[in-house]
Amino acid sequence: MSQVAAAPFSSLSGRHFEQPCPIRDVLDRIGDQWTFLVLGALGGGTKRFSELAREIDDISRQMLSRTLRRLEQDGLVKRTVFAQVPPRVDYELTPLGRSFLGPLEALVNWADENHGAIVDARQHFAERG
Amino acid sequence: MSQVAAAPFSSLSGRHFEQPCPIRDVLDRIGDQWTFLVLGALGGGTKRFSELAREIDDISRQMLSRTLRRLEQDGLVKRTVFAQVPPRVDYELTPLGRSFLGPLEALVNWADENHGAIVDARQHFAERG
DNA sequence: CGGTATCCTTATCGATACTG
DNA sequence: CAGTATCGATAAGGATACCG
Repeated sequence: MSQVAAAPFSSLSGRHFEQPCPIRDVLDRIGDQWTFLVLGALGGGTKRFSELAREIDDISRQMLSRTLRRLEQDGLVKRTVFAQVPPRVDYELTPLGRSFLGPLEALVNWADENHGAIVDARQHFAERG
Repeated sequence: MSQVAAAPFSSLSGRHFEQPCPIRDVLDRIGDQWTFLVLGALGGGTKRFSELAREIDDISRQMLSRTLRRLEQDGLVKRTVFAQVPPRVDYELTPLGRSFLGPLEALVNWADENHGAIVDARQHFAERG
């Protein structure tokens, strides 16, 4: 029997499909600097625009707006506008969005546990040239 | 005490630290188009440069080279050069790299399971404007 | 308060050509 | 085979100003 360990992607090829394999499409979205952080923030519950801006701190309003809009389009975030003055807009995860919190936390936990090792590896690599 | 639901990130703020929180540093690396795919490919076992290029298919040699170099620096990938003609170079995951396969597969599985829902959501959003 | 429009700078990435 | 160097196109992202 051949003991070829299967890669986690059935196919990594992107050239031969109009719609790339799911992981590529998803990576296109969460691969930017902010999407992951916004989803993580919303994992803590419904938040207003300004609350998100304050929590993520160094995100520009421009990018926060774009990121939220895209997440809304993808069905991960629900946007609710209240007819008030001053305006109030709430953002919350949809069920689809909440289902993403599992993989997200797996990655966050890995980062917390292994960040030190990565920093060490970089240091080690730099010292040897 | 207040019952604020904790976000998965202790702090999302990037402004106040020289070294950002671990998840930011990790996202900086895997956030590009290729790192995740290369790690996934190497999850299938040790591979040569040209094998990786063939498997990922639409990656340029330039980007494959850069991605591998960075993963090597971060201690996720081990590079082995054989003194042969023609040259042979093997790439394999280190224990640190293999430990990343868990979070990676969690994300890949989520993408496989929910990609359809995302596509539907986009379609739905586009139809309504 | 919650955005959007515009401009501009920078970083990313691909193509190509070349090397050991 | 396994890269690296150089160049150029493109897009991501930040700053700013303005609007409902």
